[in-house]
Amino acid sequence: MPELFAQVILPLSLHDAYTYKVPPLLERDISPGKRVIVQFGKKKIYAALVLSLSNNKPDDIEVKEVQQILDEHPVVLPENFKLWHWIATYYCCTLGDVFRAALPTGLKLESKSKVFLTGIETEVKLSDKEDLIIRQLEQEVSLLAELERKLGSEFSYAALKSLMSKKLIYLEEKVNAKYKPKTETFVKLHPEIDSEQTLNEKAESLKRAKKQLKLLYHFCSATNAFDNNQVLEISKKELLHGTGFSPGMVKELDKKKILKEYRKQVSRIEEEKIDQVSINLLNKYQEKALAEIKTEFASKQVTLIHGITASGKTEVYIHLIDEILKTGKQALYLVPEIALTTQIIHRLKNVFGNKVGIYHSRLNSQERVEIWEKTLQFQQEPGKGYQVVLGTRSAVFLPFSKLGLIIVDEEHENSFKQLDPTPRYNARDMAVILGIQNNAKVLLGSATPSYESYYNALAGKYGLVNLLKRFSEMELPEIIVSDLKRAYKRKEMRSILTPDLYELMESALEKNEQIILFQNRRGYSPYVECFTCGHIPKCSNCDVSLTYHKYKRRLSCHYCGFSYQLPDKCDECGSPEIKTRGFGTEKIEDEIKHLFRNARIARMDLDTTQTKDAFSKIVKKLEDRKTDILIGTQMVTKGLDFEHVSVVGILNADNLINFPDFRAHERAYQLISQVSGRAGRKHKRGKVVIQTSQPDHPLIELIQQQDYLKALHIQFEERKLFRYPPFFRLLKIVVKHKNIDTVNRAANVLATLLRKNNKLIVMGPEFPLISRIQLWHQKEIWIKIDKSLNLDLVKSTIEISVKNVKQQPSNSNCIINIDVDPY
DNA sequence: AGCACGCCGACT
DNA sequence: GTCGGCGTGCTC
Repeated sequence: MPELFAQVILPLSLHDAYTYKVPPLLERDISPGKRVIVQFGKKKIYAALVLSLSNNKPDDIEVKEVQQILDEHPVVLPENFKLWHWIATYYCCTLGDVFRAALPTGLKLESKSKVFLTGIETEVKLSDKEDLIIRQLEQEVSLLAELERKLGSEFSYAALKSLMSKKLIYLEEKVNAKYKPKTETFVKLHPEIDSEQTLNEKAESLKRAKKQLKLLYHFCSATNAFDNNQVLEISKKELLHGTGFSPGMVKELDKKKILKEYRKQVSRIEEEKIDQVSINLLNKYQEKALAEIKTEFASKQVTLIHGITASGKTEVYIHLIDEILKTGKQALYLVPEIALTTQIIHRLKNVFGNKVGIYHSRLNSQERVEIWEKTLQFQQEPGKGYQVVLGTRSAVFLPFSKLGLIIVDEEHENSFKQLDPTPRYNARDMAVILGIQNNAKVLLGSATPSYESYYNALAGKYGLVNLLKRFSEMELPEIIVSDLKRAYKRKEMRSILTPDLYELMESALEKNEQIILFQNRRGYSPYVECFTCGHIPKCSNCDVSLTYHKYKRRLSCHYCGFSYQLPDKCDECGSPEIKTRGFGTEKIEDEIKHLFRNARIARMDLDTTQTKDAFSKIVKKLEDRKTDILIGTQMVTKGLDFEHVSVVGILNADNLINFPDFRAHERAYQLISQVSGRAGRKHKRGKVVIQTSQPDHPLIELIQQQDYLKALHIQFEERKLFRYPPFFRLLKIVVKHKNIDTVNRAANVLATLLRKNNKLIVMGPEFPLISRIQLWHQKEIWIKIDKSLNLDLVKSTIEISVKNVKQQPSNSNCIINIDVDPY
């Protein structure tokens, strides 16, 4: 028998797979996709993932052995690795990085060093530091990291080593499994009771224990024992719930061999009892769109559906999913943020029942493992596993075996893009690749498609379907542009509201209609300023002014979390007059409360939605019409459908339009039309007021006309001229270091090196808008890449340059990140 | 990402 | 003369 070797991926940022020998005992059970325990380096132990097996012994390398196989079945299917490889090359990262991003934490293991006392006494005099370690260990601290933390500067590795050589302590690596299946106590009839007769006999014996007899009757009626000749079980919790029987009584019956208690593995995912409803019929426009999508799919792998808000896209998706499920294949439904889609979750569960899994970042790691495993299970037992998964961006990594359809809803949303850490992937783009690799159809949907996707549709690469009719005779809202400058000059402003918006709000409130106000800033005011000397408090770690939060009376940094009490006097000149500047949602709430004293007002931003249910509570209140005016940031723009909102106000469109970014116009258009979509109810046209000091800005005009295509074509001309996507590819390099001179030097060296490739258009290095975050200075280099160039080749030359710069001793501690297709 | 090895300055 | 700082490079 030739020897067997396994190539494994370690959960570390390493470029190559590492080879381990498979001991003969494990040869039978090992296979690609299973996790194995291996030692890496002197002592660290990891759960690595088997990528492949071979009989080739690597030359010149001493290989270690696989210690243990963790899984009975592969946790990653060999076909899933195709996507992993694509990510690693496309996004310039290692397979280890992909491994870390893909697997839920519960399936990743790492060893921790534990320190133990040997208990041997010694005569030798110990140093102070050694003594401190011993004394700390006597108090039961045994994790090495914990020991280091507790002792702080008093800790030294030398002392630790010396203690080890004196045989007073020893180290051990412990891997703790993060995922433990959850169990519950269940109760069934004792196996000796195999007929109604024996049951009656047993019941007879309980004559003197009336209460126990009652419990037995209760058990029988709860489980329908012997009704259909099945041995039935019930969870102890459920059996006793609301009965007044005590757990001890079940134990008593267990002792008497009448009932039997046992532990059983249960799911952590709440299995709701769902009343399954049949699928909704489509209206004629939806029907037409569905037919067109199918026609496009016949010749195209990917199709874009441009469907305006409230056009009923979701129902079209559901019909498509339904059809794919009937062919026995799986469907993946990607959404930008799960919190915003409770309506979709309910709809899917109603139609598809427990075939549906939900996967997102708010699940704890145990729950995530269960979703992972049930997705996997579909391959073995289609009846038990998930056939449909609704999830956020990380759901593209789930181990699908028979993917037939991928839907990316709100495909223009930037939350599909992972910013940090690497891999900085875009789940929408990955969905397209995943679809191609598995021959699954991909449907991208949006009311305001990203310009990249629309470009692909126009170029014929993607199919295109329009759904531009609103559901149930709803009209597009009327958009009113309101001139902030003029209103200020004429002194017509009512606090932060122009007369236009104020009057509309007033009349809406009179008619008991709801209002949404949008402002892109949270907190009370984005900065405060000393009235006397003009000093503006800044974050000491980041290059930003501190936002004032009134309810906490604190100044805080939105980038690093640094915060402190608002001072009474200016830090610079001691003047007591500190003025708040600008408006955040918190201040707007205050102002609106004063203007509309009888209105019920709610605020929705990061600060008011931090607790688990806060978000849905705010939504519920609005749905139940217990809120008249909702003030919010970005959050209010997405996925919320309210019937009684008749007025939407955008308090300041200027900071959207003037954002220094090539996508600013695209994004402003998207954002404003998304918020606008919240306005309008059956048979009544909603009104949107855009407050701006640049009412003549061409973009404002396009938004008012609600002409998506015209806006797109104007932007296309600019993007072509300035060589931006979708005409060129973009790649961003960020150089970071705590020392500003080092950043400057390294970034300049890198830019010079990159410019040697005269096919690349290298911009910068330049400081980004926020040039320092958490004490790290940063500079960016943007590279525009002609689409005709070989992308893999370009990327590898860029990677080589980056490596080169990193290796220069003077830049050694620089962090250099590559971001492909940045946002 | 660790962790060891190796080369330089502050101390008994 | 040593201890301990951190910079460099390897880990199957």
